[in-house]
Amino acid sequence: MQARATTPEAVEAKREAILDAALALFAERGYHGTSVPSIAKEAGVGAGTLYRYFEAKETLVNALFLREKERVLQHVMDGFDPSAPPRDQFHHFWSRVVAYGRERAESFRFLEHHHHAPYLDDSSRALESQVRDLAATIIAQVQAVRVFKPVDPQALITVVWGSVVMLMKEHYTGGCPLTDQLVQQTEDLCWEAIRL
Amino acid sequence: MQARATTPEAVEAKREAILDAALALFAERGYHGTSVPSIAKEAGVGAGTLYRYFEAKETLVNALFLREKERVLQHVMDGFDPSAPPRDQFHHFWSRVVAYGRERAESFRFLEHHHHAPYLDDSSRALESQVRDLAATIIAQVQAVRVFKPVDPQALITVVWGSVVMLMKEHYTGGCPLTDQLVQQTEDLCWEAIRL
Amino acid sequence: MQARATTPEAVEAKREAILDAALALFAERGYHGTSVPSIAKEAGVGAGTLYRYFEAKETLVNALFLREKERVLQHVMDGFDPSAPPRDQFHHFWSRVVAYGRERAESFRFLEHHHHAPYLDDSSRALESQVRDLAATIIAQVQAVRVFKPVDPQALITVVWGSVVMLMKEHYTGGCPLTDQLVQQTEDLCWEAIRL
Amino acid sequence: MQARATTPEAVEAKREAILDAALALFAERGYHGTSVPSIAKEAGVGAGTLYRYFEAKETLVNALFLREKERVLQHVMDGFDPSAPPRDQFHHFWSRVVAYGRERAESFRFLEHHHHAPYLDDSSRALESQVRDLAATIIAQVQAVRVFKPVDPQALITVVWGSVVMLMKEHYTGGCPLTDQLVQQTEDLCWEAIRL
DNA sequence: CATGAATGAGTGTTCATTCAT
DNA sequence: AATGAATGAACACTCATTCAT
Repeated sequence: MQARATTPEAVEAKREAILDAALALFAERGYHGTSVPSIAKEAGVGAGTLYRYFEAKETLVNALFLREKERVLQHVMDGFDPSAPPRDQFHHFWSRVVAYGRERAESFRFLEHHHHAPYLDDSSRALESQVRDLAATIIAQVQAVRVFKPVDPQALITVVWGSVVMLMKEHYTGGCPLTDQLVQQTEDLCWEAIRL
Repeated sequence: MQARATTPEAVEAKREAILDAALALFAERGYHGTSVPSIAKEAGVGAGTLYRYFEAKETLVNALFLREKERVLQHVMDGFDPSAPPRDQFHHFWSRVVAYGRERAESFRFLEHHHHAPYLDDSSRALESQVRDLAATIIAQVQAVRVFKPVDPQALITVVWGSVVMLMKEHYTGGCPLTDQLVQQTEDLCWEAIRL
Repeated sequence: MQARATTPEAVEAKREAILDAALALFAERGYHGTSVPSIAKEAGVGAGTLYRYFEAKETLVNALFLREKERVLQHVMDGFDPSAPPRDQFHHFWSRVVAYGRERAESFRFLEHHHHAPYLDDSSRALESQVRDLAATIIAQVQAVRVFKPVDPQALITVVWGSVVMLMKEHYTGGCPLTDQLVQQTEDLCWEAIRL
Repeated sequence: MQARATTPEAVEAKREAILDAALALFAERGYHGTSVPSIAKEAGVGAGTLYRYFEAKETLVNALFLREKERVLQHVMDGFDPSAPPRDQFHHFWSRVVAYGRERAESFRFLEHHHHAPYLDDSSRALESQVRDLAATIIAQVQAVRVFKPVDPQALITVVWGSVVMLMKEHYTGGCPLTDQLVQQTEDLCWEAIRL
C-alpha cells in the first residue's frame, strides 16, 4: 500500500515516474514491443493506476513525446547567446545536441525512433513543425547577414540535423565510438557545408 | 482461389508477393506493429501459406532486409564509373540514392527503420557492415588523391549519409516537398562539406 | 463477471477450479485433445486468467498430475494399519483403490492415461518412482514374513496393480458393471496369486 | 512421380504403407499428437493421396485399430490347441501375447493407448466386445471342467489381461526390464490366481 | 490417379484495458 | 485514489483437409 498524499506534487511525481519508465522501455524496445504492465512495473505503480494518469497507451506515448521534445529543445537553447558570433552559436548548438544525446540517450533515441510514428497525434506533430519553423527563422536571420549560404533553409537544416542524428545513431548502435575528435570533425564539416 | 502453378517462376512470384506485402506494412507500421495475418492478407495468400515460404516472422523480416539492402546497393552502384571525376561520382551517388528513395519509398523507409533492429540475424548484420566497409574503402581512395578532406572517413559518411537520409525522411513525413532544387542544393552543401 | 476477492482462499479456490476443469477434460479427451480455452471455459474463467495461475499448458498438466497422484496415495494409505494381518491390509488396499476409482473416476483415468507421458517433468516422474519404491518396500517386508510368494516384487506389483487398473478401466468403458461381487472376486483372485 | 500401376495389389500395398506409418506415429505420439502430413511423409505418399484411401484422420485410426486388433487376435490364437491341457493352453496364450508385445511393440502400445478412445467408432467397439465374448466363452468351457475357479469369467479376464498389459506397459516405459524370469513368474502368479 | 501447395479455423499464449476491492 | 486480478480480442503459428495441376 501507498500513502495517500494527494498533494499536486505527489501526483506530478507519479506522472513523471510513469513517463520515465515509459521512456526507458520505448527507447529500448519500441512502442509496440513494450507492454503497458511492464511500464507500470518499471514505474512502481499498479497497471490500473497508469490509466488514471493517461487515457491509453497512445496518450502516454504522445505525452512522453511532447515532454522529451520540449526537453531537448530547452537543453539545446539553454545558454544560447543571440549576440554571439554565428560560428560560436553553431558550436553551441552542436555541442549541446551531442551532450544531450550522450547524457539523455534514451530521450534522444526515443525521439528519433518515434519521429512521425502513426500513433502520434496532432499536437505532437504541431510541435515538430513549430521546432522546424523556429529553426528556419533563426537560419534566415543568419542568412540575412551573409554568414550562411543563400539556399533553401531546409537544405541547411537537412544537412546539419541529418548529420548530428546520424552521428548519434551510429554511436548508439555501436557502429563507431563517439570520440571527441569525431564530434569535432563532423561539426567542422557541417560548418563548411553551411557557411558562405 | 489461386492457380496452383508449381513452376519455379510461380513459386518465386508468390514469395516476392509476400515480401512486397511485408515491405509495405513493415515500412508503414514497423515490425511489431505489423501482424502476420495482415501481411498474408495484403499479399493475397492464406496465413498458413506464408509459413510455407518463411519459417517465422523473423525469417521473413531478415529475408526482406537482405533483398532490399541488396536492391538499394545495386541501384546506387549501377552505372557508377570508377574513372569519372570525384564530383561526378558524388553526383551519381547522390542522385541514385534520391531516385531510389523516391521510386522505392517503402524500401528506403524500411531499411532506415530496421537498421540494427534486434531481430535481425547475423547475415543481415554482416551485409550492413559489408556495405560500410565498401564505403570506407572508396572514401579512403578519394582521400588519397586529396579530393576529400583528410578526416576520419566516418565523419564524411556521417554527414553525407545523414543528409540524404534526412532529406528523404522529411520528404516522406510531408515536412517539405522534395523539389529538384532542394535535392541539388543539399547535394552541393554536402560536397562542400567533404571536398578538400 | 466475477468477484475480485483477493483472499488467499479465493485465489486457491480459483486455482483448484482450473485444475478441476483440466482434470475432467484431460481424463476425457487426453492432453493434446484438450484446448486451453476449453479448460478456461469449463473452469468459468477467461483464457488469460488461466495463465496467471499456470505458466503454460504443460505446467498445468504437471501440477494436476502431482495433485492427483498425491490425492490417490493419501486416499489409499488413509487408515492403513501396519500391524494388521496381511490379508486385512490387502483388503484395505484393494477396497480403497476401488473406492477411489469409483468416487474419483476422472482422477483415476487421468493418472492412468498420463502415466509416463512425455510432457511430464522431473518432479512428476520423481513422484512416480517414489510410489513404486514404497510399494516394493512394503512387499519385501511381507515377503520376509513368508506371506507373499518369494518372487520378484515387480511380478506381484504387476499382477495386483494390473488387475485393479483393468477392473476400473472395464468399468469406465462400460465393458461390465462394477458389482460388489466382481470387486470381491477379483480381490480374492489376486490374493490367491500373491500369497504363499 | 510414381508409376501408375493400379493393380489391386499395388493399391493394397499403399494402403498398408499408410497404416504402417500411422501405427508407428500414433504409438509414439498419440492420435492428437500426430499430424496427417507427417503420416503421409512417413508412408512416402502425398498428403492428398492419403485421403483417397481414408476419408479422414478418424477413419484411418479406426481402420488401423481394426487391423491391429485382428492381428493380435490372430497371433495369439495361432497354434492354439483346443485339446491341449488347460495349463499348456494358458502358457500358449501367455507367451504368445508377450511375444506379440515384444515383436510388435508399436501395435501393442497403440491398441492399449487407444482402447475406448472417443474417436473410435462402433465397428471398433464391436470388435472389442466380440473379443471379450470369445474369451468369456472359452473361459466358461474351462470352468465347466473345473479347472478355473467358478467365479464371474470377467474376474478371470480382468486379472489375466490386466497383468499382461501391465507387464508390457512397464517394459515399454522402461520401468523394469522384461526378463524371461519376470515373464515366467507373472504367468505362474496368474495361473495360481485363476486355477481351481 | 497422385500430388503437395494452399487454406482458414483453431492452437497456445500475450496484453491493453477494466473494475471490484 | 490506487490496485492488480480478470478479461477477451488479437497474436504467431499449426494442421486437417481440399483441389488445381
